[in-house]
Amino acid sequence: MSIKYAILGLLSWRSLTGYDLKKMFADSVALYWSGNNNQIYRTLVDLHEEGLVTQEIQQQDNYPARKIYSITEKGISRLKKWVLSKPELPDLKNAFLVQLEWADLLDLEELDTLAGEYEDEVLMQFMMLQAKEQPLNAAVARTPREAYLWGMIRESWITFYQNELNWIRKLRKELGEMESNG
Amino acid sequence: MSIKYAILGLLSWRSLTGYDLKKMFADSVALYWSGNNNQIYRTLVDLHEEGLVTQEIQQQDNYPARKIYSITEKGISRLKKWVLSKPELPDLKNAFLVQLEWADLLDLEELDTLAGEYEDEVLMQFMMLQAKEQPLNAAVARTPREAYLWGMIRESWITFYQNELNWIRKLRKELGEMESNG
DNA sequence: GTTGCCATGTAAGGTGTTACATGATTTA
DNA sequence: TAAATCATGTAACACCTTACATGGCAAC
Repeated sequence: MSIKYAILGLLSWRSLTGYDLKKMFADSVALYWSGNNNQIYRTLVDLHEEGLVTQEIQQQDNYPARKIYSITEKGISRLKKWVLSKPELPDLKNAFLVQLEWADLLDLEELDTLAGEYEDEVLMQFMMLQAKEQPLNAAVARTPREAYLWGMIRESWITFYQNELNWIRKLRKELGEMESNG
Repeated sequence: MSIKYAILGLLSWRSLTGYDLKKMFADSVALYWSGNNNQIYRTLVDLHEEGLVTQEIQQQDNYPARKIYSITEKGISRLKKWVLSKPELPDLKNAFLVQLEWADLLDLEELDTLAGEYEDEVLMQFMMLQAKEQPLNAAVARTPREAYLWGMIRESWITFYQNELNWIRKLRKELGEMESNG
C-alpha cells in the first residue's frame, strides 16, 4: 500500500528510473524498507497500467537502456488524495523488548552485555543518521514549507533514536544500581 | 521469527492455550501485531513438533476442549539462547511521514487538519496505554528484577508516544507561525 | 433474538525479503 | 582479478492480515 505512494511521491518530485528509486530507498531512513528490486519494478508496472505514470525508454551507448518514469496528472491527483487520507499510527516492532521480557533468565553480566549491544547499535544508527545528508533536503525542495516539512521528517527520526538511547542508558544505569544495593 | 519466541516466552511464564495467547497478544502493546489465529495455532503446532512445548487436552462440560501448552526444558534453553542473541534495531514504519513528505501539495488548512488527525490518534493511543493495566505486571512477576524489566518495557512504549506527541505539536505550532509571518 | 464468550482451526490474499540471472564497464 | 556501478527483471519463500467455518452457552 505505502510503497506505491512512496514511489508516486518521488516521481511527483522528479522523473526517475527503477534504478534511481532503488538508490533513493536505500539512502532514505524513512523508507529503508523495500529497497528491493522485486517490489520496485513490479510496482512501476502496476502504476503504469493504472495510468498514474508514463514510461520513456532511453537507449544509451555502453550501458543498458533506461526506463524513465514520469508522473501523470492522474497520478498527481491520486497522490494528493492519499496524502489527505486519515493518517495511521506508526507501526513499531521492537524485538529487543520481547527479548527483555524474558531476560530474567539471564544473570547480571549477560543482561548487561545484551543491553550494551543494544545501546551500541542504537548509538551507531543515531550517529549515522546525523552524519548522512538526506537526498531530499532544502537544496532540492520546491518551497520553504516543503524544506521545513522535510527537515521535520528528519527530526522525527533523530528524536526517535535519541529517545531510545536515553531509555537504554537509564535501564543500564538502574540495573547497575540494583546490583550494588540488592 | 519473533512470534515463535514471543509465544515461547509467554509459555515460560505459565501454561496457556491458544485462546489465552490470543487474548494476551490482543491486550499487549508490544505484541499488538499478530493477535490472529492463523499464526498462533500454526506456531503452536510447530513448537510441539520441535519438542519445545508439550500439549495436554482438557475436556470440559458445556465448553469446547482446551489444548493446554507447557514449555519443556528444551524449550527453555532454546528461549534463553534466543534472549542472548544480538539484538536488532527496532523496526519503525511511519506512513504518516511519507504523507508529510508530499504534503506541500496541500493548502494550509488541509495540512493542519491532517496534522491534527495524527495528533489526535497519537494522543488517544498514549492515553489508552497509560490507562490500561498490563497483563504482565509487578503482581505476576517472579522476581523484583523481572518486575523492573516489565516496567521498563512499558516505559519504552510510553516515551515513544510521548516523543511523537511532542514532535507533532511542535510541527503544528511552527506551521502556524509560518502562516502568520510568511 | 442478537451479541459476545469459549475454543479450535483453514483459506486466500497481500506484502516483504533473499537470492538468482544477465552482461558490459569502470575502479581498486 | 575481484568488486562495484549501471540497469533490468524473475523465483521462491517467509510473514502477516482478513475473512471464513463450527457450535454451544450466557447475558442483555
